[in-house]
Amino acid sequence: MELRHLRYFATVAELLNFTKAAAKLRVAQPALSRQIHDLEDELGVSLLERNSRSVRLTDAGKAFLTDARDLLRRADAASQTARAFATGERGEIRIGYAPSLTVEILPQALRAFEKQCPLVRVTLHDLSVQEMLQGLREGRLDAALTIESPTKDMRGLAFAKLRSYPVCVAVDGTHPMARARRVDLMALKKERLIVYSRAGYPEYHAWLNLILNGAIREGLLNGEEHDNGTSIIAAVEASRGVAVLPSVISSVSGGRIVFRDLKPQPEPLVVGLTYLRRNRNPSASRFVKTVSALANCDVPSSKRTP
Amino acid sequence: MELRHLRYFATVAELLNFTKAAAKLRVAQPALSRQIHDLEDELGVSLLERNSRSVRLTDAGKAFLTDARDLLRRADAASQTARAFATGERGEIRIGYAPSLTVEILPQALRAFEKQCPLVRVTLHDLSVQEMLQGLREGRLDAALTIESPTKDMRGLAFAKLRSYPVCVAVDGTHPMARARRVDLMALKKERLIVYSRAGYPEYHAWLNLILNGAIREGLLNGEEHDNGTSIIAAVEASRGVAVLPSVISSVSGGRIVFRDLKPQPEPLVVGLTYLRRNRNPSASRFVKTVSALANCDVPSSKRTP
DNA sequence: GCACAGCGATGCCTTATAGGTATTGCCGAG
DNA sequence: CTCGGCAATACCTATAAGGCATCGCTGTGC
Repeated sequence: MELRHLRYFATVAELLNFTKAAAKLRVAQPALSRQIHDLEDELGVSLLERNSRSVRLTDAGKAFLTDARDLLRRADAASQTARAFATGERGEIRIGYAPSLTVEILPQALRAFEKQCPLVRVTLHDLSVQEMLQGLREGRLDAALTIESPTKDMRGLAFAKLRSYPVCVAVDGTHPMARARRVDLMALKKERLIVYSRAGYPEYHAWLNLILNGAIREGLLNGEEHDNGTSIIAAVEASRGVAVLPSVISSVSGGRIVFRDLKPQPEPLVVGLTYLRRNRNPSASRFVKTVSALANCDVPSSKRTP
Repeated sequence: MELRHLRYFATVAELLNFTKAAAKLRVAQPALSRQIHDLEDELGVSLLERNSRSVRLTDAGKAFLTDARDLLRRADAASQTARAFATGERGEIRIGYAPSLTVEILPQALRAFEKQCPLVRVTLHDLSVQEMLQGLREGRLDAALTIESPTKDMRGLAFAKLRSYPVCVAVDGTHPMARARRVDLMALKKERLIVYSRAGYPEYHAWLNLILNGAIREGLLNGEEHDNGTSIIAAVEASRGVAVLPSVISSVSGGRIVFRDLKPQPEPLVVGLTYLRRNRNPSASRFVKTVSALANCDVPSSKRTP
């Protein structure tokens, strides 16, 4: 039994006339007669009662017609579904992200993509920069929302800039620096610094080092290491020291600590989308396209404390 | 797209090896390769990723595999269902029956058939003998549970005897006849007779006439006509007269009236199954076969009042 | 590093079968 | 009783499924 048999049978059953059904199916009437006959033969069941004047469905034919129509509908749906996967309209993507740095862009990205491709399942993975690049290369990730890291090897990968945030110093409200509008960069060298742990965030240290002219590597700074943003904020709030952070972090600190611009201002920190240049997951391509488009629509970036 | 493509694809997807799948499908490997390629071509979708070392499903392939398996299962089920209709295992039958006369045999017949063919839908039609014969001939009925009527034209029809009931006189408990064990047939001619209406039950009148030697036609009997058994029983109970009825009616009179044998005993009344000799409804043939088998298993026929 | 083994793809031919043409045969309506 | 409409039959053609031989790629093992 082939779908052709079902298509032919359904048409004959609908029109109850072989000649007209043959015309509709664009085949000759004898060809149609034979296919129907073959079908009945294979099933061992008479589906149509025909005397040269009229064609009628048998009880078995009525039951089979229902099933045949259902099958044809489902076959059609199946190929539609397959096509949807090929176009990326349906599918699954795995996105890596850096939690604190993407508080602003991640929800926007997800909302925009959900609107564009509601049938694509998205799974999020909270990873380090290193893990994301590796995950992309090894096919475990389709894209990653993270900072731009010019030091890393980006062969085969592309980066689309989405947001850039000025680098600030975060202090608790009672700290002397909270009174100034801008804080001298070099003044930081005298402060106790709260930093991300060297083991988990090597690129943070490299970046901080760059800003402070090698102050950390030279061991001029003492301070404490934390392995996540929340705990750094808590430490600053507890006046255990000051932290050098991009302004976007103020979104998650909820006003409990104060962000002040630095002078001279270091290069701003860039957050964007990293992805494989040639990715064969069509849903991923749609994600990249949709999210890249968010670079322009710059919503009011962050409620930096005044 | 044909079911063949789905069968081939499902097999390759299962074994993830064209050569082995081809062997399982009893075709040559190149033939299989080409069919899969044709399928992908028609869908415009790559379903399998193959490099001469391994075969893997794409996301579209995974989705399509689910659908394909479902379709194949359903196609199989559809042909099974069609076959079930052809064998009569599934189907629909329309059964005519005479209400009072079949109180005993109808439930038995339905129970036995339900056990045999639980998937066949049975519709019951309360009809007169005349309507049943006509219904059978015109294809509106598949079988009828009714009395044997040798006077009727039975060409093309068959009758299977199931039960026979002695003819009795029904009287209320206070009637003089209730005291005798047996009642003289000719004594009835002096009684007021409660009978079925001549219009609705012509064969009852013919039969009664036969038993009483033309007494009714000769106008020797006065009485009243009713158009259903329940109302005859009520009339007898109210001492409006006596009725000549088969003993099976005592099952529905619930002991409120008394049944007495007649002497000499008339021919018993035969209840059975009438059906078309050549009926193309397989479920009907099963019904006839199952119900005919009930002729032997003679359960205690009726609780005639002692 | 090279030969080998395993496997899918390709090219070409064969065969099966779907499809087409001409015609017959059946049946109901006029 | 003929005619018209329709499905079935017979026979041929064309298409496509299937088979065979072979190629080419790739990971493995010496």
